[in-house]
Amino acid sequence: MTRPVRVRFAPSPTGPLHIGGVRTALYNYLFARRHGGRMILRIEDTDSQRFVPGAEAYIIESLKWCGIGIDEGVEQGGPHAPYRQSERREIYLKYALQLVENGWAYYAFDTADELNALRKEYESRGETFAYNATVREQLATSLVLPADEVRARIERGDQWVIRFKMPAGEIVKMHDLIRGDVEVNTSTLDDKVLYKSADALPTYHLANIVDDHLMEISHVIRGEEWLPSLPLHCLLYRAFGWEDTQPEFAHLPLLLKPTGGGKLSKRDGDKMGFPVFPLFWQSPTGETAHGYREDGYFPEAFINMLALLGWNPGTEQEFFTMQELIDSFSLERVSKSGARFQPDKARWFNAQYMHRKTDAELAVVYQPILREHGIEVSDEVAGKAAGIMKERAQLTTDLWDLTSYFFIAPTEYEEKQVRKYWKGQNPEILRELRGVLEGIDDFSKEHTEEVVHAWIEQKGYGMGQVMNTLRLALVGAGKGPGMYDVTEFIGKQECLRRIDHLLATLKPAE
RNA sequence: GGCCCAUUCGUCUAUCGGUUAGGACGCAAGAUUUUCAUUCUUGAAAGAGCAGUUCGAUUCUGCUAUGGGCUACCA
Repeated sequence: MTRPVRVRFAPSPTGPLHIGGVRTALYNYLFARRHGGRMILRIEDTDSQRFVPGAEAYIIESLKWCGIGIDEGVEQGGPHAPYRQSERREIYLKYALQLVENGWAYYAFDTADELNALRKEYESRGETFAYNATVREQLATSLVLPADEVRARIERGDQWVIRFKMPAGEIVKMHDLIRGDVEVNTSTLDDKVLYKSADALPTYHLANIVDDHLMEISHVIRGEEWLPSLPLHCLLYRAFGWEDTQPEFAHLPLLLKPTGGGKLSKRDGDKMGFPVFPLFWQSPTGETAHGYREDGYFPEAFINMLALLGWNPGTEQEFFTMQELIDSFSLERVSKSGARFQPDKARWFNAQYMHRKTDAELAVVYQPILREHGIEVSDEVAGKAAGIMKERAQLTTDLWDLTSYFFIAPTEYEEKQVRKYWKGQNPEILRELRGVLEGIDDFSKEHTEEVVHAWIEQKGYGMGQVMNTLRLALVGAGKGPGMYDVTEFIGKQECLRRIDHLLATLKPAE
């Protein structure tokens, strides 16, 4: 019996989504599309303490920028709405209670202070406290307290939690689509809290299982950090009697820091000089973090790079459109071991996408940057400037440094170039060249090149000397594209003006 | 500490018992060049260790080592 594929991306709005989360969302999306299934976005905001305003909107905008489409979720609704767990709160208690009734869970009345004290006590003895079968009957729980006292405590308003009654000494056999069979002895597990009266909310474990069941999720594709709680989750499906519709699991390898030593975390970005977030982020407290979008990356390049971090198509293809990713994605080809994030490769991918952009496409991303610098030009002009220099750019944010002289005449001249070329007979040659240029009517780069080269040859001047002196006048530095790209772009009048400016303002060396 | 997962060039990875262990990033050299790039060519660079299974192990098994994750009334 094959069920319709339904997957979910279920982030917690405790801050901006980082690229590991984006990759998890991406793989879910690719899997859904590959199998004609549905992609669900569920917001897991069951931790009222760590909730961060704006994080949910950030997540949604990030997925949009990446082109990861959502079929059902907080924005688009769907048959299982609401998709925000805080809005489903009344659902969960019923299920927690059902578990208590069936003997799979129990009330516990320990306070946080009592538990902390216990942990300290165990620690001082060199042991680790675990809330499990060996201690649960010595604590204040509905397992040992008389029924009427349990009722009295609850009615009195004492705080309580419902804990899962983890069986002891049982081997749980699980299957993971990426890792194969995994077995765990339940004696190593503890009695996880499923529901807390303090905020009348479930914890992740309960909410997750209940919602996955209710939302008819067929495959759970999530990060490897969840693998240790898989036995609990499997046991919960069993406790609810939902084993026949239990989803299949796939635990993705982690994204590691570029330097190794741990999974990529939200702090690493600014520390190591690359973004860990898809978009720029500003927290309610004013902290900011870089994002790929604002740092000048194309979403297609970002996604292409991310898709290949932990998955490969088994061929040597390295450039993929989203559709191509969908067509070739499979969980079988997801690797098992963590992948270090490579900022260099991200830049390289972006450069490759940059080189393939048309002038019109470049104009779209470049116009806002030009406007920021006070340059108002047509899309055609913006696209042409970017197009001439795109091979030298990796990020769209590189474009301004690369093309500013197209729009702004140099007023200062790079010292190194001045020393090298603004000497000897070069100023005189430049004056001559000015005359040659002035006489050209067709200022297209091909024609200008023909005329100027013929003149250089006829005069027997050094090509490098002439061109670089001209470059000094037009660009002001030893950079830029071929000179005729510049002359054509800025036009005759501007060329002459810039040459005149150099001649008039800078004294030659010697 | 306990439990779980992993282990091929510096990095991302291919290989589903028999290969000169392939590709990509990065790096180096050369070519191109009008500056800066791009591009092209070439090169250096890997099976963690030890046992076992087998005619034959990178590939299968075990142990060791190393890396990582989890171990909250966080997800």
